[in-house]
Amino acid sequence: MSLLQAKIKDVARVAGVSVTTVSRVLNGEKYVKDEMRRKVNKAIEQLGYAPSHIARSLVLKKTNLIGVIVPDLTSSFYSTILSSVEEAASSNGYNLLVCNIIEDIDKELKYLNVFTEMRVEGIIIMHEKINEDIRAQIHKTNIPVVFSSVKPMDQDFTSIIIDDYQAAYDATKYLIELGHDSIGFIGGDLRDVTSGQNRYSGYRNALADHSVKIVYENIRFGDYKVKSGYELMKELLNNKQRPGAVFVVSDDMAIGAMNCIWDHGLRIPEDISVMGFDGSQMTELVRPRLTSMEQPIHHMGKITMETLLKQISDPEAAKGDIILPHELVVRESCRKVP
Amino acid sequence: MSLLQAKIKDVARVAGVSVTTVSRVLNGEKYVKDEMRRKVNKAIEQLGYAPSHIARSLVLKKTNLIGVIVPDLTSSFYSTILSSVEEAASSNGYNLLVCNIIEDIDKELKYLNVFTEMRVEGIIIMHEKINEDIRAQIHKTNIPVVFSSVKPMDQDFTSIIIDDYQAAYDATKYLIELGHDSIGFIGGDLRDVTSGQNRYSGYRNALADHSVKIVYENIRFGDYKVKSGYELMKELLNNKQRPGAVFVVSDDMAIGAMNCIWDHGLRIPEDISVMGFDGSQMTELVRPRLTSMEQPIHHMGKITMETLLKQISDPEAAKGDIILPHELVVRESCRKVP
DNA sequence: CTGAAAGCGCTTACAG
DNA sequence: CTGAAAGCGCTTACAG
Repeated sequence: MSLLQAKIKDVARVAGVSVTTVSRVLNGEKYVKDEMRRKVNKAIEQLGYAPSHIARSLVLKKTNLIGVIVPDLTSSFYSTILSSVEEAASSNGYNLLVCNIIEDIDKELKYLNVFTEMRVEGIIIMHEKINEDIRAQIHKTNIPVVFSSVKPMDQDFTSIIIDDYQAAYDATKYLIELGHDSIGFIGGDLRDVTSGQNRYSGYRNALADHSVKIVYENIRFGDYKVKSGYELMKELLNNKQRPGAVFVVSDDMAIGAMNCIWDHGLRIPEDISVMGFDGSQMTELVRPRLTSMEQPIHHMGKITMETLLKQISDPEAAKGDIILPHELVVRESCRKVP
Repeated sequence: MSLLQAKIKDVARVAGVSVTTVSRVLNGEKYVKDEMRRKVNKAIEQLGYAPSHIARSLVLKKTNLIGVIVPDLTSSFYSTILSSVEEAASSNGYNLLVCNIIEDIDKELKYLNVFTEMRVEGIIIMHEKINEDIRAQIHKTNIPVVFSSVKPMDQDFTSIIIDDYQAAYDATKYLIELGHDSIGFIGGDLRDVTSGQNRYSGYRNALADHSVKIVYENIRFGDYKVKSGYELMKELLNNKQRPGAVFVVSDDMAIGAMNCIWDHGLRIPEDISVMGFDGSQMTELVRPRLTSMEQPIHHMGKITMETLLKQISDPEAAKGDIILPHELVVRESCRKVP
């Protein structure tokens, strides 16, 4: 309970041994006489000594730190992945330094720099809007980086993702099989490869392969958030020929769309079917429950962490992407056309 | 782009100056000749040098690290506070070490220990289920601790909270003024002082002060999560005399309750009015929108961080709690009784 | 304005 | 089995 933290030297003095010996019992080495060990442990207890991770990191050149860059902590999608990352980190003896960047490139650059100064052993990034500065910064530091749930346009980075093209294709196909012939689309940012381009291609090709006419008037692109889903759905509702179903590329946007439909006095799925994407916890909380093409988000963080740890321990490890399975979870928001 | 990180010595060698000088330009000291400064900066650039925060921490005895213990990262309530904490930390040059403890005392104890080994300068905790071990551990380390949104039963800790008693009182009073005379209650854990006991007392006293009969049959206690709100609401619906309104002590539980009501074919607010608590983003996402007694959660993290920083810079700083204002936000889930 | 040297709190060959 | 000493990568009096 002293104001000054005890240090290893103090423990050595109190125990009447050398600091080398204290260090040995701290690190659980075998060749220490039981009596010494006892004396040391007593001194540790007595002084309330906790070894300095800082000093240890310096000599061991090992920080046990992982830097995580999250686009938006308040989003249930990212926080679910983060939670899974944290669990895997913790059980592997790693600690998380987390940074929340609300589309603030400068902050991201700053943090990437902090991460390298802190000598984090690895970095996890959860967004794909990587510009040249960021890319250069990442390549400059030699720290392993793994992207979770996204894939930026650069062959060098490894990503943990699903097959977004196929997932979008399957989701659209499901709506077609339900009998829908007018399927709107609320997509992501077309500058995003995975969540923007790939999902859009999947949607279009599914329509084409099943000879369903593509109506560009019923296609919009948003920013994955609730509000944009709401606004874009409003535009679709104002169209002359309103779609009978809409495939929305994130659950958050889908919920925005559902609310917009509700606020217009229409019913889901009777008037319009809504298909989401992601598998966020929100799918079960809204009414009707949201049918969604799900990513394994509870699993993704763990895989991400494990992949990163593999690269940390073996820099030569294969750097290919890991493609996780997607799954259509049918709930209540899509109806079969009679 | 070398595999080995450059160190200050390398920079000194390349620049042809002493490490002292390099250190000086790194720290922006004035008394360095411009030419030296230029040479040093050039060497830094050339080597891609990033100073080691580890080594620096060791000599400066300053880590710029804050440890944060979150009960559940996937909860929008906590992640909103965390997001606000992160912003305040970042803008003050601090970094966050975050730990997610899903009611796992051992993990919390472990992390508290990691935090002290890491020499974090302060700790933020967002739950009030502090047992003796945790309490002892906190008191043992001499690190400033601030509780956010909760107050454990211990005078020594400082908390950033609202007046939970008054907030619950006001919420209940609002329902009474709307004309309700049968108001159910879904509370928190009575072992929790703030969110359990205080809110319950506020509810009861508001009823008593306005001569509304308290019906124990319509009172339940849950764990703040969606599911428990759902299950407890189901019990209330099965009662002989169903309440006309229900005050639910967290928005998550309130949403569970709303879903239960919906699933039973009843309407909100026509059949039952629902009042939430917290001000989570969910309030705006459900239909009807949830009227809620709100905590300033977007602000709370910032205040928490600032209070903590104050205690870090001045250990003698006053340690009293900070009581933030609560606010009733009327939306659509409570109706006026005709 | 500049640099040699000591020290931050640990670990680890090396010698005994 | 144990300890003295060097070293991890920095900063900072101190001397010049």
